[in-house]
Amino acid sequence: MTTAVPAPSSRDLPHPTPGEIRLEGVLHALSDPVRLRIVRELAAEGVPLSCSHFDLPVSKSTTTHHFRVLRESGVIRQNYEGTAKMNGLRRDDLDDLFPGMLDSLLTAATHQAGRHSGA
Amino acid sequence: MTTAVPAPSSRDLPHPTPGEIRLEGVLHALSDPVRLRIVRELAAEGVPLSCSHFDLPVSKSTTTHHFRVLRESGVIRQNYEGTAKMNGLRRDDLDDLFPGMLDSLLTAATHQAGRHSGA
DNA sequence: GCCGTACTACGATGTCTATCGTACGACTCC
DNA sequence: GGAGTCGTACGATAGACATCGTAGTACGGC
Repeated sequence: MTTAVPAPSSRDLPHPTPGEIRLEGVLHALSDPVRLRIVRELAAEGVPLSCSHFDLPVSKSTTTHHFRVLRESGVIRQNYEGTAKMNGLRRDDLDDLFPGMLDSLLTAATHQAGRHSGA
Repeated sequence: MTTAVPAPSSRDLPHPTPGEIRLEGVLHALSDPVRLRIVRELAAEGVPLSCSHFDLPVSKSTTTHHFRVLRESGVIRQNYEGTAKMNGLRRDDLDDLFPGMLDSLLTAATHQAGRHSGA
């Protein structure tokens, strides 16, 4: 009756349901360069990545903070896997809520990155 | 007796060039509910609107602030026309910089508004 | 059991920002 | 010119946020 859930790890993290995801929150989450970079990398890899995979120009505490903002805004899904915390883009949820938006944003980010580095 | 020609008012406003528009700035500008609402209304009307056209739940000073944020981030273009200050979406610039993004965002906003009011 | 790794929680801090009210400048109309 | 309308500038304020360091917790390997 109750949970036959294969809980590989007892630590659970709160995520917003699709209905709770707010566009403003998503945009705010993505308006920070560090977080935008995380999302771009996540999208580029296509698979969940551990926090430590990223080489960010901020401290560990700040990294935790940014990942939390992304999770609480509904952009990423986090779950523990041993000592590592895996981060995956909530692509399906976002695509369902805001069709095409994520791709447009990622394209825009890539486009802008090209403008600035490629000259 | 006013000049038939659109006399260029002496008051000029600084706008970022397309090259200066940053995606993060645009997203940040759009992450505020009041500003998102302004942009949606602007997009819906399709033509420049005066500041006073909007009935926003904030004071006049705050309204000015929000319009300035939108202008400085490159989302809207402002120019005086007599005592009125007209605000127009920089659709062409944004579409050129970030193809499809603005429409995706507007669609997303509409979609979300539907979710919340319609249910 | 112990230690190292991965990440978090907490507290502090400086900056940014959304908000307001009031005083002022620009323009139009009479 | 005077009055009214539209919007700005300035100063103040409270809350949010990005950042850090340190101490602590959970897990895996030895």
